Amino acid sequence: MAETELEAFVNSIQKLFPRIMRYLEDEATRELIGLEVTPSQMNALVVLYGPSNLPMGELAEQLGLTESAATRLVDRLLRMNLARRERDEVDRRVVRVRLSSYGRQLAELVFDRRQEQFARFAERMSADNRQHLITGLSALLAAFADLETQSKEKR
Amino acid sequence: MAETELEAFVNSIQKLFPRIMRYLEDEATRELIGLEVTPSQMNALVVLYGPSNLPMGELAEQLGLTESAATRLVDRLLRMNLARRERDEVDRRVVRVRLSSYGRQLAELVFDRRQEQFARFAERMSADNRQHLITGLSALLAAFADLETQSKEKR
DNA sequence: AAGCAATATTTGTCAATGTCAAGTTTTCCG
DNA sequence: CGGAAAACTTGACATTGACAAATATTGCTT
Repeated sequence: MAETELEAFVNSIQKLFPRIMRYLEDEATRELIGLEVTPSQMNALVVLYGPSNLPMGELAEQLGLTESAATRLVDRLLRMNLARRERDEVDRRVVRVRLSSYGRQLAELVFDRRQEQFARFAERMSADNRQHLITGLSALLAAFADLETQSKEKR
Repeated sequence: MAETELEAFVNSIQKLFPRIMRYLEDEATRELIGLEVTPSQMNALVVLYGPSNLPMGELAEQLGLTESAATRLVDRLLRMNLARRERDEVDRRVVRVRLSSYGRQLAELVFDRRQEQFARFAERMSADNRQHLITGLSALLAAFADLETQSKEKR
């Protein structure tokens, strides 16, 4: 039975992705060495970095957590002086979270490490392959987006 | 300040990967819907699927866990009838883990779901882009391998 | 062959992560 | 005004994982 191009693709991708994800996850752990922060905590810092402050609900949403989990996470960020809670003055039900300057510094440090790490393997690829990778990943992301809009339409 | 091709690549890749990882992780959770298994438990099933049985040490190694964490994980697999422990008769210090037939079935079910899922987005990409993706990811993996051997040489 | 270091695994203890259900406070609508 | 809805927090609980100490076997050395 001859393997179609599409089947071959699915097989290759199924071998490649787990290894790449594994490497990147290990790298994400490594980039936190020496900082007293767990990966989830760093995820939160990264989400909080851009906006000046964020309601709990949005934070949970962006982290893919329940609001309850987000609450405990922020509890710890607070205890570690990485963030502050603020009561929204307009709608007093909502609690907004803002990075402390220390939290901001930590996030920036990790951004720098990440940049270096990405540059390190980028240098080891040919310019052609870099272009292939960007093109392929963009197309993949587009396929994901396509799938998501389609599954939303069904509702 | 003009951006070099390499800098542009690093920037793009830093935007693309988090989104793709996020999607794939969500998908990995989704593929377990209805099965009473957590992601880590499924990881263990997948590792145990190939070999007939595996010493605890190797299992821990392949999962990237401490042996102690592996022990508790296997405890739960046992309780759920997904695997069995066997004492190695040659070296009686080592404990080997083997999938139960139920565990094997579960793993196969997830393999099928994964295959379908990968096929679903593969269909939404052009053949050209599929080829770019494979080429790019392979080169990326080679760069990772290159980095790893180099850091080992330093020791 | 006895003794002791090394190996493989388990157990104890602890913190973080996350879920669901129930409770609190504030807002909004009829 | 009164009650449903919204935004969070809290309580109770299971899983995950780490590190250090304990246990059981093996294998080397004298």
